[in-house]
Amino acid sequence: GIWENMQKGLEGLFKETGHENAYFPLLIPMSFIEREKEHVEGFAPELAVVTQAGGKELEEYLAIRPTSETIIYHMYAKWVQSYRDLPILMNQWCNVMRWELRTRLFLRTSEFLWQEGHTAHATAEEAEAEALQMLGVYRTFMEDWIAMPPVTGLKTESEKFAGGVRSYATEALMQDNKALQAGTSHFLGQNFSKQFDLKFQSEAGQEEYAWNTSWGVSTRLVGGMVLTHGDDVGIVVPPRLAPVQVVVIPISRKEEERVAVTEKAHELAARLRDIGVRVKVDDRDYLSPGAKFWEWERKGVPFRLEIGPKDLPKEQAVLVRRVSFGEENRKEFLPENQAVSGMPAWLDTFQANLLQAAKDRREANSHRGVNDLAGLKEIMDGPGGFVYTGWNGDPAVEERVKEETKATIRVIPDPEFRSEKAPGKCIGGGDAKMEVVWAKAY
RNA sequence: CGGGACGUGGCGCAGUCCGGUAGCGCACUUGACUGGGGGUCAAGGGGUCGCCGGUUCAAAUCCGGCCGUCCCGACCA
Repeated sequence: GIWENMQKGLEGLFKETGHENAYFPLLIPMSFIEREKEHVEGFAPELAVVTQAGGKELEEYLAIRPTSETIIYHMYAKWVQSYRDLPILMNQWCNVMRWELRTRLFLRTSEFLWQEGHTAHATAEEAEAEALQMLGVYRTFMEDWIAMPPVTGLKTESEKFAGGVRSYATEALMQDNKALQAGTSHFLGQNFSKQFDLKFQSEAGQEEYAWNTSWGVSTRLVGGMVLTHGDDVGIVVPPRLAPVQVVVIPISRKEEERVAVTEKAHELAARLRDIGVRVKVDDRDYLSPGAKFWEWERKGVPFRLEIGPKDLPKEQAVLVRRVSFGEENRKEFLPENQAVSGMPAWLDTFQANLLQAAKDRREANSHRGVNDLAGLKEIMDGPGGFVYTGWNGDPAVEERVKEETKATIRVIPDPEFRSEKAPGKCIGGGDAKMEVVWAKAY
């Protein structure tokens, strides 16, 4: 249900930016994968390959897609003749498989669900703009829907997509101060179009290779949501993603009460539904009220309405907000009408508070002004979080720091996230060329 | 592939050292009482103790072999 709501939210943003859905095959001929050298080197270790079918060994083995660039650009090459056929702006929702040695539920699984967008453009500038636009779409979605505000920026060479030119990413900080790469957007240049002969005739009549982008988010976002908002009681689901936004729980002692109170609960639920609230009545009579409270809080439902025998004569209801981050005084006695009419606004406030709390945590756990390895190591051995330092761009420094501290460069941050005064010194010594963000990652 | 653990009702575990009627918690079934923060009492159902072999009067327990799973590391959205 949560992933389904994520899909709906993302679909809206994809459509607004002119993309349409398609579907391409699950099995990809090995020769396709092998065509782009860096691509095959990057993905070969985690490929699952079909070697037999119909009781016979296959002449050409088929890879179960780890990502679909190759087969999609193979198809685009057949569709594109002229600059008039561009751009192609497509997205597919599907499963992919990467044979990970170590899995972790929702964060790293052998098979996962995702969307992958693949576009083809006539110019490098247009493709670059598309890659950046989609990075922005992911950021918007993460902030406005998941309340999981990321730092955005460019990936280093060692962390970029295998076969691409540049990778952009959204990196969100979890409550344990580890970073989660939640969405990536790649400028692929002409690497794939050259290998798959994706050519077009330009307005000037010349034959040119198209420029590609690809971008994706996965069910990892669900894991991110859990790690961002969860607490000791269970998960907390932001209202915009919640399959159930309000659960109504009738409370009764005797049979006569049960009928009246349940009837009222369904009435209030119907009224909430009429104003667009996703609501469920929990009228199971074999569970105690307390058991239901715990269950729905564990599942992260934002609000609960209790209707009991004492409330009926007063025409009131008890509103309880899902506790998170040590909030107190959550129970409110409200007139029925108000409990219904106020709900949309309370849901919005709940959503906004989650985002603000997550932003505050991110800022509180971002460390700036660190410019030596010892300082970085101290933070990584201790509290963790995002650490902003200078870097001279040398992969050897990146590698050495990783070995010393277990932290990696999550991104070279976009301007908005850069420190006011960019560090002048590189973490590995000498002058810095840029600022980077370090963190331990999932 | 390296290092470490563990396989016992659906789930989580004790029992293994020191062989002797297979147990506990949760969950499940039925009934009564209960019901505003994980209910109580009573009565029940459910297990080839991972597999194969050995020792023994007797094996969850001791011995040998095999199989499987998980954790830590390398790979990684």
